[in-house]
Amino acid sequence: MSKAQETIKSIPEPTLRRLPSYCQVLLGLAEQEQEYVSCTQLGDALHIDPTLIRKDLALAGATGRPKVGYVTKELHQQLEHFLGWNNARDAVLIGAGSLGSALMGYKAFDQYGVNIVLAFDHDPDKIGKKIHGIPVLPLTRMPNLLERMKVHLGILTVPADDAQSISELMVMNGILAIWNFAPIALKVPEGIIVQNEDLFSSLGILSSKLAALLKRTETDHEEVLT
Amino acid sequence: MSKAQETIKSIPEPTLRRLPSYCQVLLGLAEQEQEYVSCTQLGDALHIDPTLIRKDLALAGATGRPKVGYVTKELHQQLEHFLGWNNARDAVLIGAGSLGSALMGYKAFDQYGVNIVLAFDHDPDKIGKKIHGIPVLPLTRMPNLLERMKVHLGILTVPADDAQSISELMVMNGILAIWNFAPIALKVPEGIIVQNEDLFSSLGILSSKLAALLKRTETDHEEVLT
DNA sequence: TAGATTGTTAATCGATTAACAATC
DNA sequence: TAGATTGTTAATCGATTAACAATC
Repeated sequence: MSKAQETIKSIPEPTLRRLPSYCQVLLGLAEQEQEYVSCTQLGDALHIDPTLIRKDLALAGATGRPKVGYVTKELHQQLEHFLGWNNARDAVLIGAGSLGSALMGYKAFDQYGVNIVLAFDHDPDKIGKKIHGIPVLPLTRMPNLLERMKVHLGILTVPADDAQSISELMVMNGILAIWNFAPIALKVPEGIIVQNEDLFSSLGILSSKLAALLKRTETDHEEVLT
Repeated sequence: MSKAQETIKSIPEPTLRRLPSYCQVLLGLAEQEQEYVSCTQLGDALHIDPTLIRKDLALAGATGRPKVGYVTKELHQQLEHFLGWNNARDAVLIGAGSLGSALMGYKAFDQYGVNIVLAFDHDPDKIGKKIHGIPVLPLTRMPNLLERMKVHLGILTVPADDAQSISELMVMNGILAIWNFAPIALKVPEGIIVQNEDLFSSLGILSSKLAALLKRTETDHEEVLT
């Protein structure tokens, strides 16, 4: 193992997941020209324990001053830099269906460090057209283009059945990180990063909480009746 | 506090988050007419520790037989029932932009216990039209309709700036659970369920992992040179 | 100075993993 | 029977929260 690999501190995933929301709030405060910000203030805005925020910020390498707090603009820039969002990374999107198109239309994306340069699909109706300004090309042209463009980030928005085989194609052509919107667990070679964005996992929480809530109110009504 | 409230076991969120993926795999296996399934098999498919799956299933009330495993179909139905996905719940969607439209087009949705019956927007170009078969109405008609239709689940896909005020409108009209796609922390009255679906939080993990990976390879190259 | 806030160490909490008996 | 698998209890691990000294 190289020295570099040894020394990389692995930041906990929950922390990485929270950093973007700090960025968001900080940007707003910076625009309002608020010079300093405290963890208490961030915590109020996001409903997160201030101590936790302080730890997160420390992990991202930011430092503040006792009593004063953090310099808003500076902190925002530090976090952006830490996430690598200061200069957007090129990405390709595979699967220009409704979800894929929606993502291509997300204008704020480049603000979050992602710049979708190309889309691929095998639907002849879509190939050759542009969606939200992004050209849609046939999957067959992927090998040639990815190599030439040195793109390492791929957004996968194809149906579940196609996801595995297409992910293999992506990896073969130099993609190192896959943002996977298909609701299946991809099998990828070691070292390849997969981030699953499974909408339905959220629905698991939401449905069962709502069911419990409704059941509770029902039972309460029954009790009133007896 | 009512007896019902006391006795409700609170299932850990990570478990609730995993149940949908079990459902998905089980449905596939059931279609392949596989009669029995073991936690080992589920774990292989999803890259999850079998013991953890066994615990999750137990929490959802499912039981299996030693050496044999679980009855595939039965287990699938139990989980579906536990999540309340056996008969789809009516929902409304607010914000028929690109993301909202994409969600309306998701055909598999009713399979996950959600049935979008109406959409609201204030864009005159969209009002009165149907998107993927779902009528889009003006926001002003929300109060009247929600009450009459007894809908308790709302999907919020409006821009961040509108999200707070619209969520208040939703709550005022009987919405009990909000699936929030706007990247802000909503302030809601106690008892209202909010499930945030913040795409950018995933990007936090992905970006920093990819950045670390690329940095590592760079450094390795440098070392080769020295 | 007094008080708010950072930075850090210790305590708690909860989820995952390991161990193992029960069982088909 | 032997071996695989469930069900459950104990051990581990890691994240969050609490406590508190340092500091502007």
